[in-house]
Amino acid sequence: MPPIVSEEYKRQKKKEILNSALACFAKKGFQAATIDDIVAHSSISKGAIYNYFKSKEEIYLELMNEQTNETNELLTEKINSFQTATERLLYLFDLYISIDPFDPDRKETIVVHYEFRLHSSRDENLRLLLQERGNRFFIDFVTKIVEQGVKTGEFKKDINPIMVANLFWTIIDGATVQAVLYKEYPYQNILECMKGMVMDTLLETKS
Amino acid sequence: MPPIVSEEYKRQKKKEILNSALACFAKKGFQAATIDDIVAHSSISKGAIYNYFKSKEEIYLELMNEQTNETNELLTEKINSFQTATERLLYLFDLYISIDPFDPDRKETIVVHYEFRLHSSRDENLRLLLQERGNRFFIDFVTKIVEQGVKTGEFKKDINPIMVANLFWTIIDGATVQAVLYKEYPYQNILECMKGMVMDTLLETKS
Amino acid sequence: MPPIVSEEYKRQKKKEILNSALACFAKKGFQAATIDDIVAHSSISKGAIYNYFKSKEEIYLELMNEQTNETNELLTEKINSFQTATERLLYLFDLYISIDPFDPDRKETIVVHYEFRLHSSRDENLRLLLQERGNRFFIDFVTKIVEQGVKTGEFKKDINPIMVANLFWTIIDGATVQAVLYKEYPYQNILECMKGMVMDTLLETKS
Amino acid sequence: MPPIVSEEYKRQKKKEILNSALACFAKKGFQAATIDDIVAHSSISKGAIYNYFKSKEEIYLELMNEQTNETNELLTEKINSFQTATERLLYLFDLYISIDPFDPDRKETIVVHYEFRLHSSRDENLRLLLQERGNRFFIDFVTKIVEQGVKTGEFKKDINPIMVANLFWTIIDGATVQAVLYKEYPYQNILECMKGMVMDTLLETKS
DNA sequence: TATGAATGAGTGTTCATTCAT
DNA sequence: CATGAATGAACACTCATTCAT
Repeated sequence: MPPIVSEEYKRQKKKEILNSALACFAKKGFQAATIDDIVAHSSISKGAIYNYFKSKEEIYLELMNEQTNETNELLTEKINSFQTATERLLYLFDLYISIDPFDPDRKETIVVHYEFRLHSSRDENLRLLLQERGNRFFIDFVTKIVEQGVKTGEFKKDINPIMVANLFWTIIDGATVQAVLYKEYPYQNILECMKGMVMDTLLETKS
Repeated sequence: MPPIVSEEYKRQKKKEILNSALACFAKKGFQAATIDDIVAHSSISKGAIYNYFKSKEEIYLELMNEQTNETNELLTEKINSFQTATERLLYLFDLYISIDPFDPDRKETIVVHYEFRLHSSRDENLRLLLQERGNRFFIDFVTKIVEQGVKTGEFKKDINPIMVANLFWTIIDGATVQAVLYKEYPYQNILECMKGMVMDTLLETKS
Repeated sequence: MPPIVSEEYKRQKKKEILNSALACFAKKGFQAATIDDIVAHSSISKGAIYNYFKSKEEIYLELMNEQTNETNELLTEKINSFQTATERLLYLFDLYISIDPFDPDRKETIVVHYEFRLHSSRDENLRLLLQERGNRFFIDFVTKIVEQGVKTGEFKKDINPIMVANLFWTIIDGATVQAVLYKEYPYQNILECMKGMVMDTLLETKS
Repeated sequence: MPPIVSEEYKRQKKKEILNSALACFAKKGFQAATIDDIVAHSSISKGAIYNYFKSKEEIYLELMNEQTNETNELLTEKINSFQTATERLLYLFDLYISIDPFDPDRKETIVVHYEFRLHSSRDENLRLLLQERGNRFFIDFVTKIVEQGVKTGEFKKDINPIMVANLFWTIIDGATVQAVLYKEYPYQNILECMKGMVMDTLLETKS
């Protein structure tokens, strides 16, 4: 029996389910959100949801995977429109500075995201998967930019690109977590300040 | 007839329950860990647990509260043995540098801790409580040290103490989260590096 | 696609649950009867029961509500086939005389019914609900008949209809309770006797 | 080892427990009231309570037994100060008329009492016990008075004493139950009215 | 006897998952 | 494929009863 509905239809349906699931997980957390919540939010029947995903866990996983992909794409998409390592790094900083982590919806999404990452620390398979497609990717991504900067002479010779990459993500994660937990956190200011410090460290200072 | 068991006995029992609960929450997360898990781990009967705590939630809260208190004490305890702001700030950095976030038990505890903080973002009352006893305390703590440094002339005059405090905790949180999620994260190195950058920024540079 | 099962099916299922619940409550009392008892008696799964009722309490309430409705209907149904107040009042007496409170099933139902009414005395909301749909209805019902009898001259002019109505239900409740608790209670005789006394009091005696 | 405390002490302690138990059962009902409620109300320890009663059920039974005894005594106590059957019957009516079933404490006690009687209908042994010491006693008590009245010629010759006795308790139970469940119930009026009707029926009417 | 901490079977309720229609 | 009723294994929590002190 050949497929009755188009692949496009299925992809669309899956997307709808994932969107509703994200909204529900964001509002209540993965464990507390129920399949019925997703049914109510999406107006897709319980049976239908189980036609597309084999468990609640799978929805969660696919959702997080999707989010990672989107972030990956977001990062890579525009980076090539910048030529120098300096521009590229500044672009990355500004990208995160431009995010408003205090926006309620954004905030909830961030919380789910970090909950997921913490959750993954309890499941070795999951952790390795995330490491591969998450942490490693992000570290590599910045590492390459810094390596480029060192090679082109934009950045100091004795810079350790990997260390800078880790520094970058430490700052981003730290600032994001703080912002989500602490209303008065000066997110933009801190990132600007960090940006300054990091760039100062990287750039050859003229004497 | 005086109490059947001493206050000390009760405190001990409570502590046992909290320890087991922490182990269980660490292993599975708050939601997934069951009271029966705690029973199995502690060899204390279910009824007994409910004699000491009125709900699973209360165990969680008390556990986190205890952890916050301990951290508060840890920070304040030795700080007065240092006189200058510089020494004090270095002590704080070194305190966190000396922690091994890769130690399995420590790691699990850290995960529970961050999960709790994320969880609190969905409960306004809890969030306010944590803000008061957590975030605010930590920010104030570092702010005061920096203010002292500015006043004594150790640090530059144009330093914004609140911003530095936020910077400090951004770095600590960022590094801790990374370490917990990413095995190859160079925790110590990053903190040393950050320590250098922050101190450089604060200290009057000799010309 | 229309509903998976018909409304009729659902109504039937609800009825089954209520029937089993009544049997269980009758046998053990509301508090002592467990949801598992109802599951065992009805062969309907626990989950299914909770699809139709949101709590054990709700089953109880709906059961009692249903019983009240049925009694209300029973009373009102045939009353209009009688014209005079005398006939109507006699019909009411005879209706209750014709009930056999010693029949085991009937007896159990009566016990649950009175337990529910007593139970309601501890819950103000429930008490008011019952007052409205129960006591008040029954009192009014008889009051109107007696008022009619007074107006048409069937009954003495100085009769207080409300008092007679209360008298009527006092007798019915008293006899029902006695019958349920005391095997040798001469239910029919007592009601016949009461009927005589009440009618004598109401009717104009010829001199 | 001879008893360390006097019998009197024990009796007193038991009484205290029973009093607290009655208060608790009255407020919440037998099933809902917990041993801890009784502990809190009586300030007697849980262990001590179990020294005097072997179960919650036993407390209930003894309480109800005690109540029955007290009622029995109340009825028999003053009855002999009246000579004629008429006076005695009037005394009984007036005794119940003088009770205020709307008084909150009294009301709660009445509710427990009827709950107990209904509860007993599910336990054959209990039912028989109550029948013997309760229903039968009360019926006999009134029957004898009426028999006396018939013998002395105070009452009509064709009166059936047993029927009158049942009539009497039907009225008392009916009025009490109504009063407890229905705030606007004209308890005193109804009993006065019933008293009149019953006495009219019993007494030789002068032509 | 008095105490109250400990016990654990039992309770109402939830919810991920299945499957007949 | 879609539906949502059915399932039942869990789960948090209660409470009568026991027993070491």
